[in-house]
Amino acid sequence: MEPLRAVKGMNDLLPTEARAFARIEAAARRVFERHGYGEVRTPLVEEAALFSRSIGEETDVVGKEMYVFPDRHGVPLALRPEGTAGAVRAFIEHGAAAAPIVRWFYAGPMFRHERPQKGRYRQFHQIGVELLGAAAPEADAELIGAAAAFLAEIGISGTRLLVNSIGDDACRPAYVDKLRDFLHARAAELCPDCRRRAGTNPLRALDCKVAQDRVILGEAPVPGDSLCEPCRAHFATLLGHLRALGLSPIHEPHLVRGLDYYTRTTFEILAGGDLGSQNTVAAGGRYDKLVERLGGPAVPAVGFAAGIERLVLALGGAPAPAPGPDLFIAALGDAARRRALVLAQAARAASLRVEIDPRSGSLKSQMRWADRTSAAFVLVLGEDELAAGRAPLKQMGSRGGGAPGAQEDVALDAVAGEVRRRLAPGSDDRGQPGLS
RNA sequence: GUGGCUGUAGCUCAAUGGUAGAGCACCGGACUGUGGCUCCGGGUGCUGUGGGUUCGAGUCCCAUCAGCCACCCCA
Repeated sequence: MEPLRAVKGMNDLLPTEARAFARIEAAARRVFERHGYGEVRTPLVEEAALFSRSIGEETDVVGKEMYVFPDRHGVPLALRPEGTAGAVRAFIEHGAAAAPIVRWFYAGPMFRHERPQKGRYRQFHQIGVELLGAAAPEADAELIGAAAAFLAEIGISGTRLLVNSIGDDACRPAYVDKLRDFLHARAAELCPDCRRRAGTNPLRALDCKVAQDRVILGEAPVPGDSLCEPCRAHFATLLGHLRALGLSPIHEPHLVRGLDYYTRTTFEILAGGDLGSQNTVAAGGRYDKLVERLGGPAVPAVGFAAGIERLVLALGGAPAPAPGPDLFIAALGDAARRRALVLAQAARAASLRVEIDPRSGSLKSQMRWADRTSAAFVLVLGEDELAAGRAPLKQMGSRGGGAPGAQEDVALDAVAGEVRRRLAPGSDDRGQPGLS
């Protein structure tokens, strides 16, 4: 019979990789809580209408990538393709919109039915941050600063911050008309994708990757030239704030967003290295009309999301596995094996990481396993040791005070203390920052 | 959705159309109860699947599935 396989584009995270994810999420908690953001956990499943109303019916995310299925009453439900829509729904539903300012972050799986490729899967994981209730550029600056601090915290350096403004309801429609006219006028010279975009999503044409198109689009009108005065002032102030924060913003006039709900500020943070087209590690922008659009009050907001898979890629190299046990108990004979269980339980109660080999193997095979797991110390327990109440404690590697291979008899009822004492001064390698 | 590449042991990969192999890993022994280093022994396989060509297919052809990479889109 064919063995069952994971669904295409949905991956298992085995312990080492899961640990890398967990450390990134832990860093996110530290940094965002430091900025005053609280974690929210919203459902993975929402009514499909939530996403078509917020992200936009015509976007690829809603139009062809969303997992949609009817529930038992025929109501179309969807696996969430991104986090902002659900967060805003929760914000409205729980009356949080009554508070002047709400700072939320979230981390979890998102789903898009796309063709998988490097760093991009059908179930992927995002960390997102939303600051609701503030229209001023200080909010944009704080949020972008939080994003930069988060990337620095997990060890991604050499990033570039690209920012742009795509205007608001007052100035963007007229700009989009101008751009569409330009694209139609030059349609014959553009790639098929851009000819299509002229009708569906003109802004997306601006960051087309085809070389010839880039030349032509260099002559296209950019949003920055058509901003109304309030948008222009907002953007100018934001640039000043970002410079004051030392974030070296690069104004990228062609930077746009694919989702309909963005207004004014858009930004991306790019990682260095050769991640190719996957080098955007965080991206976001302002969405002043979304809350209203979803039935809430007129609350301006700004947010961003980062893809954890891409962060792991950007960090490069193999993630560090978990550290080995502090103590490994090798036991020979039934009585010793039972005593090993009891000793292990006691040592764990004293907060040590303790393992035994639950197979009944030779001492050699148990020692080999202890070595494999990178145990710091091994206690060798046999009939004689049980009788004497003392057993040899052997140091395996460099963790611990003595030389590798050194061993010394210790009292069985003092094992945990002996191990702890030897590991105590600065030799504990757990909790190191960094991932690789 | 479009295009390209690749499918052989747990992993990385060999094998001119002629008996499926190596390294690593794993298990055992040398060393009755002490890991790593060394040596000796052990192959753990529906060659992705289904057809076809052939005396004979891992190898050639077709189809299919899967994985990877890129495009579209996006974090």
